[in-house]
Amino acid sequence: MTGTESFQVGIFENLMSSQQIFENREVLRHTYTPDYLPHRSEQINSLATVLVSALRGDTPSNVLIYGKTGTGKTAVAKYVGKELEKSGDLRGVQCKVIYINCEVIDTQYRLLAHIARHFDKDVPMTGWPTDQVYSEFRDSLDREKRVAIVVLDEIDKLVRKGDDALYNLSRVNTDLKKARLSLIGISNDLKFTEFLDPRVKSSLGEEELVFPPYDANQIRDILMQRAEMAFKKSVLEEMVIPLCAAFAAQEHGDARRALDLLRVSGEIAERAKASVVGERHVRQAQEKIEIDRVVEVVRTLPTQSKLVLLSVLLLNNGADTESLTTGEAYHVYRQMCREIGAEVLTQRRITDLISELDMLGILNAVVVSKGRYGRTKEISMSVPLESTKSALFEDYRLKPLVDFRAPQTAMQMKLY
DNA sequence: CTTCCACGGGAACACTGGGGTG
DNA sequence: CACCCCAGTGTTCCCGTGGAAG
Repeated sequence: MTGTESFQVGIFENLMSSQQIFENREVLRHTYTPDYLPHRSEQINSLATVLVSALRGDTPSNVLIYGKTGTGKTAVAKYVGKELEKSGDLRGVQCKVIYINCEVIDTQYRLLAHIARHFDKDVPMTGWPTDQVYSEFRDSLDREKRVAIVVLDEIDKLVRKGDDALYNLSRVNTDLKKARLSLIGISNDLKFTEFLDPRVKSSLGEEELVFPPYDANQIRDILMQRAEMAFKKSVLEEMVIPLCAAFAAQEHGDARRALDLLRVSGEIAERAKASVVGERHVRQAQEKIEIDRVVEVVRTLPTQSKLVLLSVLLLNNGADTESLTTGEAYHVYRQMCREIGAEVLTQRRITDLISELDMLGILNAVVVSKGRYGRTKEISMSVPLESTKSALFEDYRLKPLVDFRAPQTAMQMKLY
């Protein structure tokens, strides 16, 4: 009987120790904006200096913020915006900061509608002509005397589809009687203004701010600050934070990565019922994050892209060559479509899908000229094969292809 | 210099999901 | 209700082009 009893105690001990890692893990999520941003006081000051004129009732210059992912652009913009609204309230000046992520809201229509809705105008999701949305937006903004600041995060995503949106926004002030509008653009592409209408370019880039990547030491400081709040006392081995920082510094100083890494390390340690987070947990976390990312991306791919990816995968698994060409992939793709009764897209479209997969970092596609034998993309997988494969076969529409074999030689391929 | 193949830009088109109007 | 208008998205069609092997 004593044996069972000690087993019982063991259960509770385990449960207790698994509670012992986190104090508040929300602090490690990148949606969390801390009250203090280490190593960014310079940028905060510059941005505040530009925006302060809003408190005097003037129109602040438009600002463009550049910097790679995870360099604190969004955090700084949100932080300064919050502070500005606060001071505005104190002084009785109407300052409104609207944060928009252009990856989600990526067309002129949606952008204008979104802003209009912030000022309590009802604009339907779709259906109206754009000029009508524009005047709704303008009227709602101009109803009162105020300064509105629109933060356009990932503004480069907007340039492709809706650069007239930027044009209209940047000259809306000439149509306004009481209110004023200024823009803050956030981009991680330094060269995105090249594709911009020159008029927009000059008005948007009145002020420019560059966020350099963090180095390993700075990332360490950031992690320290957050870890303080996130973890219980002394559950982190000494190595953990420097290691996370080092990994993230390799990825061009991405603080977001570092925070994810730290959080996932903690979660892994917790699940393993360890009492402290150690180096091996960090290494496991590193691997897990990459696989999770790939699986998530693959899972949410449209069916056609999944088919394309699968054909590349199978050809690569055949493994007589490391890389393959678009033509080969297309043949296999066509066969598979026929097999499962899916619509067959043109090769033109498939090149686009392959490029998209390349952008997502799932494939590697390089254009090479093979002289006499023309020009093609050399494609190879750049993620773990097995996890990708199982993620693909989660889709019931691809299930019938589990036993599908790619033809190994060019001869067989010709016989389709 | 020619030749070859797919790349990739651009126009055109079809379709969707919504709104307003008579 | 039927009908047309609109933005947005995904696709096809057409075609000029790059660049090393032959």
